[in-house]
Parts: sequence; structure tokens; C-alpha cells
Amino acid sequence: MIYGKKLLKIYKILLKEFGPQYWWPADSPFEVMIGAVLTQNTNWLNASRAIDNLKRKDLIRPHKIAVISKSKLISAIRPSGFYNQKAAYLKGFSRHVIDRYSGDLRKMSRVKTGILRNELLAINGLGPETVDSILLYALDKPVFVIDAYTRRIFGRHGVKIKDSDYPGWQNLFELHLPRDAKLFNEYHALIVKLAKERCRKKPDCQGCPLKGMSL
DNA sequence: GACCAGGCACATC
DNA sequence: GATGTGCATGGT
Repeated sequence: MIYGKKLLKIYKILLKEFGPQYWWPADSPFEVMIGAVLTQNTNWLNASRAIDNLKRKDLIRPHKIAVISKSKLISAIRPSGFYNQKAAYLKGFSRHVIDRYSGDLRKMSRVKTGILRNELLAINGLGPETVDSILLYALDKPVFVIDAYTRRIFGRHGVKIKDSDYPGWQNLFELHLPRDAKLFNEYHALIVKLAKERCRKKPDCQGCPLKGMSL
């Protein structure tokens, strides 16, 4: 069976098992972008605490984050960990959104995806996973998000990517699945759900809906 | 108390 | 170009 068929089959199995995940939980696209930075190497509970703090202070706006003092920003995002660097990242990103798009994400969204992706990758603190999360979950662009879970799970099911290279993994999904933001959105969310619900709680793979499957 | 969590930048070899 | 290390909180 070719990759595309198997990848779709796995998607359908996961969707049936777990149902739609309704990602990304946020009130606005800018909140998704902030959350993508805050959740870097941090569990979502801690990232969401940081976001709640920002919300209470009405800071989920590019202009607010750009001008607030570093120490105040840090005190708000502290629960997400790595707060010194994340504060700098958020300020740099917000500054870019203001300078390049006048703080208007609709303008940002009009930029061709490949161009925008490279532009965002040039911002300090925004690596491939963070940028792709922003493109997919904040701007609804059809890019597939690769994370540690994706590599671990699909690696375990027989996928071999040279050097565990990000573009290599991304191509596996983007070239073998319909280029559909809705599909990519749900698929990545389901992979995270599987990793947390099954791989972590049942390392012996008992009850895993993908048990025995290989690509 | 060890280990992990929806990474990334930077130094060093 | 590959590999190692610092960043830091809160849950299990």
C-alpha cells in the first residue's frame, strides 16, 4: 500500500478512536501565535496558565507586548518556563507584526505561504515547529506540523527519515496527503492526543489503535 | 528526586 | 553538518 493510503488510514483510525480535537484552543489568531511560543518544550497546562495571565492583563495584542516592560511580561508568562527567552521571543515577534503588517494579521495572512514561512523562520525564537503551528493553527495555511511525537510514533511504525530531518518528515505528510488545512489540523492534533493518551500512559502499546501497523 | 513537556539558539568539534 | 548544552516551570 502506498504511503498516502496508509497515512489516510491511520488518520481515520485516530479520528474514530479519539474524535475531533478542535485545535487550537484560543480566542483569536494572535493568541494562537503567542501560545505557539509559550508551549515550546513545555506542557500545555503551563503554557495556558501563562496565556491566562496575559489575558487577565489584556496583553494578547502585538502593541501591548511590544511596549510592556520585559519584567512585567516575564512575571505574566512565568509558569510556561524559559521565561527570559520567551519574553524576548514574544517581543521580537510582536515587533515584527507591527513593523511589517501594522499589527494586522489579515495583512500577514495574504502573504504567500512559502514566503511567509521563511519570513517567520528568520525571527529569533521561531523555529520550524513554531512557525508551522502559527501558519496552520492561526492562519489556516495547509502546512503539516512535525513535532517530537510525530517522529517517535511514525518512527516506531517503520518510517525511516534520513537524519530525522524536519523537511523530510514534513514532506512525508505534505506530499502524500491532500493539501488540506482542515486535515492537517486534525491529524497533528490526533497524533498529540495519541501520544499523551496511549504512548505515555501505556508504554507497552496495549490498547493502541495503531498496534501492529507499519508503513 | 528523577524525569518529562506540543523547541530553539548557540557553541564547539 | 552533527552533536551537546542552556534555558526553567510545574506535574507525575
